[in-house]
Amino acid sequence: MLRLHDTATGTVRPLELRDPGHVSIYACGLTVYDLPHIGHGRGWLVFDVLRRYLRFRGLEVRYVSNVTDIDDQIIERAAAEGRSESEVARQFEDAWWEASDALGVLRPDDAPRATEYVEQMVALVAELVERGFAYETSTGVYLSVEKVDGYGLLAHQSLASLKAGARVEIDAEKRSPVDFVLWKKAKPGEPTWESPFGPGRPGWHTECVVMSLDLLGEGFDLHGGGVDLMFPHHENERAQAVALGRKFAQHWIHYGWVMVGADKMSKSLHNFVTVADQLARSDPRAYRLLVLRSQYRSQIEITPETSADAGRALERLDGLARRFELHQAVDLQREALGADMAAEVTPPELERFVSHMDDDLDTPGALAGIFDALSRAHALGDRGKTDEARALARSVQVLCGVLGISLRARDELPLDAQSARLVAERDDARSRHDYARSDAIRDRLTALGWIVEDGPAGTTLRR
RNA sequence: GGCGGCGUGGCCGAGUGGUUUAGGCAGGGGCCUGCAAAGCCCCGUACGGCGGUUCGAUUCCGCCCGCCGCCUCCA
Repeated sequence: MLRLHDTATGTVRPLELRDPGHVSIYACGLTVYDLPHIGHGRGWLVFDVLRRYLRFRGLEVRYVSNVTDIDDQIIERAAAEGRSESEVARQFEDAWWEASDALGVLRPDDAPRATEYVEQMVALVAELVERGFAYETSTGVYLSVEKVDGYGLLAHQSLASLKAGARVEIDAEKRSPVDFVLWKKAKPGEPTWESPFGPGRPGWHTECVVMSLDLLGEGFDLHGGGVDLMFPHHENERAQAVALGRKFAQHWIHYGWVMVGADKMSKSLHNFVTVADQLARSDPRAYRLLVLRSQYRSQIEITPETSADAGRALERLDGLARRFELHQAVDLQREALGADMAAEVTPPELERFVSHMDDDLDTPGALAGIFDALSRAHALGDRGKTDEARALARSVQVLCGVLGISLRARDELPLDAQSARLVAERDDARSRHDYARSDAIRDRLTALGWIVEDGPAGTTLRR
């Protein structure tokens, strides 16, 4: 059984399922007002691997991730660029999907947009007011946090210390500085929806409660996002559910930041690298490998150097696929690997992989096992134990597939006429033991950007 | 001020009270190869500092130093 760190308890504990065999997951998505960066990418990869692994373990997964398509940042950008909010949101939502697809991330089963749920959000806010948990001011409707049992569960702080530390601007109308907005009353020029509290728009924290409960139902299994969402976003989502008397997420997962030097990557520091930038300089699989080489909760740094490092490690994985001609690709496109694939993994390697993954998604440990198997496959191959070697190599391929990395047995690059001719000439020279000529041709091929290797079948080229 | 995390060999990054090593990348030696490349084998004897607990601590406790995050929109 998968054991995961749970932010609510601060411990690693089994992920208990509401319905045996079925896992329901909600991950907070993005506010679509700018290009996604590699910090967002890390988050997608973490959840992607979680989903793939659960599938591999024979569970049915329902994964929901929302699109926040109305919020302050979108309004600001639209105003600055003289466009409509929906235009801005649509542009960056498209960019989000493009980046996520490029990373090989499976699309969510549902990706609800906030604007499609406003009616339900209004109803939820009205219910909170009716139940006495929310109150209206001249600027909006607020949740009275002091009335909520256990507020501060995820922040791991008492209400008193949260109040003491509150740095929010003083709003005399709010009953407590910690109270948060559920409904923002309309300001001139902003998009608005009708509500019993007047025209306005929903607060950020309300959409995720409404959408997660609507799509996954009460008491769904797992809710997560980046560490920053722990507080206040997730705390506030939970507060609303508690106030409504509804069972909310049973387990909370939060992943660590991507750092740039000593600082976290963020929009305000202007130090972010977009997913597109990253993919321009490294294989998406190398980026994935780099992310998975660290535990999901730790902070990581992604630099050109560490990307190149991961690229070389990836090259070794592909090298295994080349040697053992692992052409039977694993389909990572739309389908995660199912449990049936476990049968293709040799038992010791499967056991080692599972024990690491079950231990709070210890992908570094899982990868250590994979690379260990890789070395042994080569060693067995060197000793002529072809069948055993192939079985191990296939195990490596399948387990990489579970992590969303597909190995390449050969480069897709077609040989141009000139290179093909040089290969033929070189093989001819070598067969005649004309090594001066064969080396000269190798130099020419190298100059053309090829990596030249001699194998049983003669000269082979790759990039 | 409150809460939390981290400091491991050249770099990245796991882990553990002592007996066998995480793993990757880079580096050195060897094997293989016409020479290479790829691959295999071997190697560095690492755990921020000071105390304490212990027969024994990198691994537990305390203190100190350094770094980071959250407490505000943020993945």
